[in-house]
Amino acid sequence: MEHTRWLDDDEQKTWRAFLAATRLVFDRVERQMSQDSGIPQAYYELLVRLSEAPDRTLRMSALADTALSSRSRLSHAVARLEETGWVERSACLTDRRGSFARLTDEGMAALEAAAPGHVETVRTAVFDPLTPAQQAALRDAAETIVAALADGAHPLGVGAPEPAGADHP
Amino acid sequence: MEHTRWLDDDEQKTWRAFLAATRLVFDRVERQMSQDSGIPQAYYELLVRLSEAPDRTLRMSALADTALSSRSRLSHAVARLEETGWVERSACLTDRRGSFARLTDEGMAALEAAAPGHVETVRTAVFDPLTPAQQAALRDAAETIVAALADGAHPLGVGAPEPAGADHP
DNA sequence: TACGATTTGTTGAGCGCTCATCTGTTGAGA
DNA sequence: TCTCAACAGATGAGCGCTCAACAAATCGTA
Repeated sequence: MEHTRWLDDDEQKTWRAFLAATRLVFDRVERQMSQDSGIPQAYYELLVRLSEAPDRTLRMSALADTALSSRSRLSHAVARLEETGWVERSACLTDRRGSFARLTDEGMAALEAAAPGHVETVRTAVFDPLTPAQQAALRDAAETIVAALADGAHPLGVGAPEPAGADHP
Repeated sequence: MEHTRWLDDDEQKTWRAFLAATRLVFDRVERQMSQDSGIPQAYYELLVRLSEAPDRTLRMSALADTALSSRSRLSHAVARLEETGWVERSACLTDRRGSFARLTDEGMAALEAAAPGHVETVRTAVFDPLTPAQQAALRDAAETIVAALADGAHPLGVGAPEPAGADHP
């Protein structure tokens, strides 16, 4: 790295506003979730993804990918969710390394019970304050960032293997 | 709550894009920070706030407020930062409940060492992908959300005390 | 002055996440 | 076929955060 491309004043303010907004939103969502339904936000998202999958079942790796979760995180999370009876694991017959995660009826019920409060919180925290134009702009910016970062260039869970001797050729 | 104001399809996509973008950005920032400088992102922010304060010193409560941190979180964090020698605590003479946190020279040095890599990561993750117009729109949306949520209606750390018998009068 | 309420900050248990490491499986090339 | 890299997933230690509870000081009010 030659010299630092510091943030100018506008960029600084943008970054700090982004930091503050995300912290406020997620703190609030997290608090509401664990208070009202005992489901941490991160687990809720897993339940949602499973509920949308055919047969409410997904390979662990597929679930990790769609939820943008590291494999380790997912493994711990599903272990916990299995203890509570909301998710079941089963072996994959065609690939004996793999396993499936399936949302149980109890899990589906918990999800349905938690959904209204969660949606209401998200709505009051994010959508009620923003005009439709601001919502569209936020989505646009978010999707642009996702497109730039989600290309697998920096996979989750493990850093990209370093090409030997690639620096300072 | 009468009936749930579910998210429509556009809102759903906005929320999920927001979730994905923030997760990707913060995962990346967090990873870069702890790998390259050993400072977790949350602690880095505390160091920044202290570095900007007069005499690099702030009351704990003031630091908690500017960093949008709960008192408990801050207390744990400063205890940790004190162990590493980056922050010092001292008693407040005029209010013997309070205490000051001060960024030490070592802390300032660690901050300055970590800053370039952090800024570069933020820039590549957020600013490089976005056009100036998108950056402005993101800032606008974020500031609107902050204005709506930061009014202290839901203080951090402890839920607002419930007005007795206020529901279903 | 006296006393309850509020504010400030700390502490410990519990939990989720990361990182490093491990086992077992699959698949591509010699 | 044999080998070895890549893949799928699990596991345990370490750490930061939340929550609840606590101690101490200050404020407000009678």
